[in-house]
Amino acid sequence: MSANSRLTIAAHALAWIGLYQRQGHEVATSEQIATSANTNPVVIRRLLGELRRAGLVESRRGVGAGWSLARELGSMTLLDVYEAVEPGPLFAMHRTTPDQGCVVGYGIQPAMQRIYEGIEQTLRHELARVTLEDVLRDVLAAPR
Amino acid sequence: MSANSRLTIAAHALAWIGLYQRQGHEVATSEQIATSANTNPVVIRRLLGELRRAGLVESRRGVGAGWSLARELGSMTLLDVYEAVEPGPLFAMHRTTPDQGCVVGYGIQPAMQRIYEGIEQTLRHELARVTLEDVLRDVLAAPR
DNA sequence: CGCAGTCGTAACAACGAAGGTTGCAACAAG
DNA sequence: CTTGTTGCAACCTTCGTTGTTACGACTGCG
Repeated sequence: MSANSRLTIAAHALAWIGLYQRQGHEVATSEQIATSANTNPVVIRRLLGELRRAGLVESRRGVGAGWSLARELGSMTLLDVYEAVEPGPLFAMHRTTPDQGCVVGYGIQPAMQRIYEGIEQTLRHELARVTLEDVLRDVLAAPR
Repeated sequence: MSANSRLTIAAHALAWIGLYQRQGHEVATSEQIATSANTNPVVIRRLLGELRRAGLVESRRGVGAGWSLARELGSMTLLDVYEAVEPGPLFAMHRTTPDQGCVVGYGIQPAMQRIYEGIEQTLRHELARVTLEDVLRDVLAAPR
């Protein structure tokens, strides 16, 4: 599976903004977050843009601009972040339609679809159990 | 997430071989399976090769060669197939190490690692609940 | 022994997703 | 007006997956 770090980076950015705000700052810049995540500011802006569309963060422009949380970390779950940054389903069907004249080719897609939906539902349930507040607490609990 | 159809195709192939054997045939060829899945025989051989390494199928060479199940479909779960064909973890960490001088950069990876491990464990548990026998039953239950 | 059918596998192209980079317009505070 | 930042488009690179061709290895059969 093409391992995808979008959820990780998004959680990193949210935790960073949350901590920075608790230290008394109004907004965080994509530059600062990019430095912490060791990546490019544009990558962060792209990702935060998706989180903004999902209502998790807000951005200000102009001088002294930057990003702030739109909600408390405790009210944001990894599921919110996952849905904001991951478009497609976890498992895909065949890229080309299987042979509909074959019994297996005909029945396999509805069968797998049903199974996959159940599994994704469970995954969502698990993601919803973890808030970004939990993530930040875990981050700060790391031994130095 | 780069949607991945490997698990789907592998389940398709196993169900096909299983059904074919129940119809009295000894072995199935990659050509036949590829026709049903509407793909290339080499793709099927590659995938079945991984399933062979995992002990799920066997292959014979020479004239009248082909593939057969190494176990009953009822004793194979989607987890067995998943582990045979999906190498990496579901979610990835940062591609480059985050800033270790930053509190968040330092603590984020262990924190997310722990969370992801729990989620993958749940995913495995769900996959282990479905046998290939279940899949084949669902496939044959499709209305025509 | 030779033929034919099939697997085993390497090599390469095609494709798409994701990340990285550059450039620049839009915006707003001072 | 200047400055710092977002918003966004365009493009490249990298990587994983799939598709395709080619060919050697193997084995049952005549």
